[in-house]
Amino acid sequence: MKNAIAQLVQQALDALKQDGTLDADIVPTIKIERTRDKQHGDFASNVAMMLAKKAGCNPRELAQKILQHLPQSADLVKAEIAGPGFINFFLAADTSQRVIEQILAAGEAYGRSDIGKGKSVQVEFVSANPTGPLHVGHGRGAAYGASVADLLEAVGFDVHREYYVNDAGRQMDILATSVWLRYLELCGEEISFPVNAYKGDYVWDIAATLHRENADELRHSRESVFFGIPVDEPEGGDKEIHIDAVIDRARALLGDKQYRQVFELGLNTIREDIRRDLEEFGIVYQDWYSEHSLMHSGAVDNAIERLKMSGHVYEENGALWFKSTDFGDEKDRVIVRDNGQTTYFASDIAYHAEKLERGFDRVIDVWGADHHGYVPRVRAALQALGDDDKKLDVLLVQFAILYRGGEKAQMSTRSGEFVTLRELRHEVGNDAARFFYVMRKCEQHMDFDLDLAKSQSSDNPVYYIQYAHARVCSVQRQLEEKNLPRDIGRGQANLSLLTETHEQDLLTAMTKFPEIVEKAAIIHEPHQLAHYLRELANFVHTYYNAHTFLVDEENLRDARMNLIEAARQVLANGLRLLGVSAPESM
RNA sequence: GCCCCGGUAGCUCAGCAGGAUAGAGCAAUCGCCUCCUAAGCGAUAGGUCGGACGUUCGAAUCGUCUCCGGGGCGCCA
Repeated sequence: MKNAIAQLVQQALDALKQDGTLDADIVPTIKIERTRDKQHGDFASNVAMMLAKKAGCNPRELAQKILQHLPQSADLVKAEIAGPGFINFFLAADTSQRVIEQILAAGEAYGRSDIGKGKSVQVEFVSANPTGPLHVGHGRGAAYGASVADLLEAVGFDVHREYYVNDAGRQMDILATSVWLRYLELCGEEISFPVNAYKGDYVWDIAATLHRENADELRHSRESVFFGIPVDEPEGGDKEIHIDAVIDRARALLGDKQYRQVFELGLNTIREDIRRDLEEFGIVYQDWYSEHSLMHSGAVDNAIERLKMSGHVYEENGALWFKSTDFGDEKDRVIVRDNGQTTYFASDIAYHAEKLERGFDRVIDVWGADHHGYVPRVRAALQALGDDDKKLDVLLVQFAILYRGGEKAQMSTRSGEFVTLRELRHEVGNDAARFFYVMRKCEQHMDFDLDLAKSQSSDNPVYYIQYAHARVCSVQRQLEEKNLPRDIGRGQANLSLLTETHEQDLLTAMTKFPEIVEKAAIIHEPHQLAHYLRELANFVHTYYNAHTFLVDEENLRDARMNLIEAARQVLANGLRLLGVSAPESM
């Protein structure tokens, strides 16, 4: 409808160019907007104010001339000048009533569009280290990334969801070592567990599996493990040096094969656990991309070689540095350490270069806001490699800070004191969790009040929206129970009976849905959809309270049934995009 | 010190690709179930949009400065 009105305005402007009121070389961008206030009609344009200066007359005069040249249209009942020079457009009642037909015909497809048609986009999100179960902080990136991906798909993009598995770094060695030490304890060894090792219960579980499958085969005495190892923090040592030494010892005692066995048991167990967790949360990935596979395939070395060729690499203090300051980064970054190991950053350069090589038109990374300093160096690397870093969007999600009983709750994977995403899902339900996470724009710090989220109170708007959906379903059940006939065609033929203010409000709200989906997708803001659904649900509840749907008059009843069925469909489609279910009864 | 995010009603937040009188939920007060689920609806009350300057016909929205709060600045990942 926006486009249709814009075309009418365009024709009027062309006419004004013909008669010399406007210079022929003016190419205005015609903006048609939804009005905020019903008194201002349905749509408004500010072209007259934008062009008044160039036309050499005041905005209202120009608006008047535009109106004189505006072609007739069956969609519009009137167009008028208002305020400082706005042109307000009033839709004919049957124009908005027609949306019911569109919705009933399109069903689940209503709201979808093809503005992204033929374009592929990769969305990488969560990508938490597989060193433990996902916690509540990861949940926000998960819900947000999933909704962004689903929205993009809804507007026609070919979407590829990907999880980058950091299965190659030091943290994974710490995990493997933690598992092994717990295993030794299960074998009966008395171990002083390192401060820096992973302490969660899940480590015990993995160790138990290891012990079940291998009995004491991987056992070494406490003395042989800790002999000559620098002391840990509680004894006045350095916890980092201590854990690194224990890792080296584990490797030496177990040998490559056995160490790898422990390592992979830990990795696979946790990665599968995360995969299941997210799947239960309604999130399915097309690919779980392994960092280790990047290194194994030579992609990392290859990327480093290409960087060298580009001339933006130098050696210093035995390490290899990427001169990212050439591209605006605040300092240069190490890509190969003095011990010969490549850094995480080196892997990430290779990974991002590889993403672009795969041919995606757009690449989206959803990261925690604590990684924001990381963005310039990744862009720098892509530029150095001659790749187009403009294809990359990095969306930073601020932390969700947990509150319990009014107090900040601490989270740390290593200390094992955290609330897992799974716990949260089980306590508040997947629907509430998904909705709650995307209710606020991602740059907003989020206070996640666990008590509030756990209490299934009406404070949580997800119930409000779901209830609107369930209410419509309930009316439909009532219709059947009362053996009232339902004739969709008769309803369609009598839409003109829907003249109540509440009905018009609901119709207008439903026509906005495709615009909301499009906007939310393009600017990556699912919260806009969340707010819209709340508003739509409000119109449904208000209408429900103000009017009876199951009236005796058949024509009106069928028209109203069609209207609320359309509203139900829009609610369901919107909730689906946010990963929230649309229950038929509550 | 540098960088990112936030500062809008008592509380939690929308609005910010400039537009008309700044909106919602919660909390408060008052109403509405012999009637399709009251997990609902209606009404009242509540604001110098942190502050200053600038750009503009027009600024909560854009720019600069400043104050306050949160976070980030590793040869960790």
